[in-house]
Amino acid sequence: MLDLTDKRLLAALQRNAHMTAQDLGEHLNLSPSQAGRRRQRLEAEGYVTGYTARLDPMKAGLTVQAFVQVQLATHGPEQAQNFARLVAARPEVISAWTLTGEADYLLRVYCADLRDLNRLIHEVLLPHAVVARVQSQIVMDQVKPDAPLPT
Amino acid sequence: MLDLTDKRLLAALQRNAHMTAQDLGEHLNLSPSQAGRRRQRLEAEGYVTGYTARLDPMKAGLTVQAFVQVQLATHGPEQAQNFARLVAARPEVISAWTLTGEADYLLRVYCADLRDLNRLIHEVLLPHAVVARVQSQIVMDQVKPDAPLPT
DNA sequence: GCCAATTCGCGTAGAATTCACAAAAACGGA
DNA sequence: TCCGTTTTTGTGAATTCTACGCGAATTGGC
Repeated sequence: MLDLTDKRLLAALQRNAHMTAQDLGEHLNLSPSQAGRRRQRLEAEGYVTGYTARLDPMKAGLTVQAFVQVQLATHGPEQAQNFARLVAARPEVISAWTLTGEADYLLRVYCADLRDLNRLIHEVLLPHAVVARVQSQIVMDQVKPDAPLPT
Repeated sequence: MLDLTDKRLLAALQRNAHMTAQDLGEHLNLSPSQAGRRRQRLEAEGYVTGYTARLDPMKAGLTVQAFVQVQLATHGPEQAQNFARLVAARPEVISAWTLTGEADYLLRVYCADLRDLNRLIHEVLLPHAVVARVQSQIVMDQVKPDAPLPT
């Protein structure tokens, strides 16, 4: 289980993974060796699954962010796996979830422009046999940027 | 602008930010010094906005992931700012967007359990003066985990 | 009060990053 | 084609960080 210091350490690492053991120690009132050991432990026990670089989507040329809701025509395990493979293979689909409620799937999508989003919907998703209905909502503003997990 | 090697470097850093300059060099057929220099350049020019640790939500005790759609009662700039402050202050709200379509806001939320999600909706969001309607969809399965941005 | 076990801090060895410098390549003009 | 300039590339040294081991201290149980 995690104590308060672990949680604060995880929060700090989510904000900035390049903090050194000494930085962490100062921030948490710990000696550098302890801070380092705690991080090692949290990594080994699987609390930290990895370290990633965060990119500026605009700088990367991804001007359009959207959410796409998808309903499938038929609901068998084979169709589901089929669709899962499809979204896994499309790099512009950042994440995909199955939700309670009307839509079967929610996709989070980054595209270079609206043309690309349109192409994704009409030339990739809709032609797929199992896809019955697609509804896209374009992001106008990200009010809160991807924040660290509450720990 | 980015060339192909830059894009592959950014993709690699999104998968694993702890790759060393030598690792990057081997992966991209570059000398370690060049790989390091490219990374420095991409950081300095703002393509990389930071490095973050990725956590296992389950391990962190966050068993419930949900999307919450919110409609505001009135649509003035003051109300919008008010609501933006609210979501910014709630740690269980990971991200928030304004979208085209029916709902004014979409919130991505991580909670420890359904009770917490319920509390968030009925004791935080709904009592807020500007909030007119709240509709939550619980994530049953994350078909595609948060993937790197397409570069 | 004593002993065991865990935790803590320090020091060292290995590795990575960063910077500067020199060589090589690319480029442009005469 | 040749030469001077500019940019790029590789190497090396200095600094810094991480990982690991060892001795000391603190904690907990009996």
